Amino acid sequence: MARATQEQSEETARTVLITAQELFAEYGYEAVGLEQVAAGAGVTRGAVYHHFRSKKGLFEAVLDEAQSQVSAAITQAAPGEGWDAIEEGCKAFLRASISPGVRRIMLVDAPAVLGWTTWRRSDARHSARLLEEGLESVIGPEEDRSAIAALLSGAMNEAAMWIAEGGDIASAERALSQILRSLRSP
Amino acid sequence: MARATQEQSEETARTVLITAQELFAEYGYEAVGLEQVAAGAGVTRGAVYHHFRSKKGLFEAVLDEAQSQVSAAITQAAPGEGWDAIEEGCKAFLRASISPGVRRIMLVDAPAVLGWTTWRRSDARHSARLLEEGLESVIGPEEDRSAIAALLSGAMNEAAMWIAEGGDIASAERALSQILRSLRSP
DNA sequence: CTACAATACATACACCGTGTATGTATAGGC
DNA sequence: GCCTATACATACACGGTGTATGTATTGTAG
Repeated sequence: MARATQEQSEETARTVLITAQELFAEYGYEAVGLEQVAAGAGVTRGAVYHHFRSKKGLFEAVLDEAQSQVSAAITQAAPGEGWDAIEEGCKAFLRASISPGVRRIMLVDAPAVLGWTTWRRSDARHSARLLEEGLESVIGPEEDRSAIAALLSGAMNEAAMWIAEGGDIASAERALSQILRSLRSP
Repeated sequence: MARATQEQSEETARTVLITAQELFAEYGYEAVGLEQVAAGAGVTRGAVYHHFRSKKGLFEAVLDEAQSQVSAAITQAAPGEGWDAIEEGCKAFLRASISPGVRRIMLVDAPAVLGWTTWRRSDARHSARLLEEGLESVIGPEEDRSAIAALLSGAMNEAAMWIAEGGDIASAERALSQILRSLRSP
């Protein structure tokens, strides 16, 4: 296998990935051509297709990157367990999801580009997993746990977009606290 | 103006619209070409472009149709006011949104195709408006009302997809009731 | 150290889908 | 009964994805 070149290669792939994340985040998936991505990364489309199977493949990698950034922010802000950790985690999710590099990719384009099921599976490996695990540690294996997690997850996603489009973050956090209260004391 | 032909023309436009709704709903916006739509409607792409400005324009019309179906179902199922009406309205939203002719168009593709802001504006003329008005009639002009409506709306959308992909509708409705309880008695 | 094979890209090309320009027939007002 | 506008069909231009091919360089085996 290659050695010195391998690092070079990985760096190229990384550059393409970051460039794509920026462009997808700003203009949306369909409005961005791979020519733009390649040019922005200082390569040609050939390199892009070499590292990523297709435009969708590139997007999947970008999504994974964005979701990793978000879930990292969550675990850092709310490492513990219990209801307070969940609430803090949700708030961290909001703050992280507002980031322009994440928002549109993760919350708007991903479901449409990859399909809702694939998107959800991908989410289940990141922030949605944290939410479900947090809930399980608090309310146990209640039968409606998955449904509750789904509703909460949807509420969080919409809240993030709502904030990003001009909504007040403090107001959203208060609304979130209020909703969580009903789950804390059934 | 034309008379007999005008009706003919409107029927053609309607046929194209319905065909597009079926195809978009089943295969998704980007996977459907206007050639398919035209063929399914028994016309050529020329007719499609005559009645609708562009593929996006056609999609906007389809979305409006789908949202009208949903909001009609809501107002029929929950015509009154008060918390019970809101809860019934939400449940009606779930049942209506699960419909295969609505689901993907309204909940998955619309934000990506039209952009989140446009999508939200469109939603604000249909089910989201009903939700906001219902909330206003119950909790008054509380400052967090918009945030609460956003969270609830997101929760409902996600719940609909969750159900459509195999989740239990009764479970989702219980989770919804639980969340609404926190808002009923602050 | 040399020949070979695989990797990392660039270049060139085919295909499909959107959008637009143009053509044509019919309908309804004057 | 002419004339214009409407309702569509046909034809074409363009952009973007994907794929096939070319090429240089690197790591490796003999």
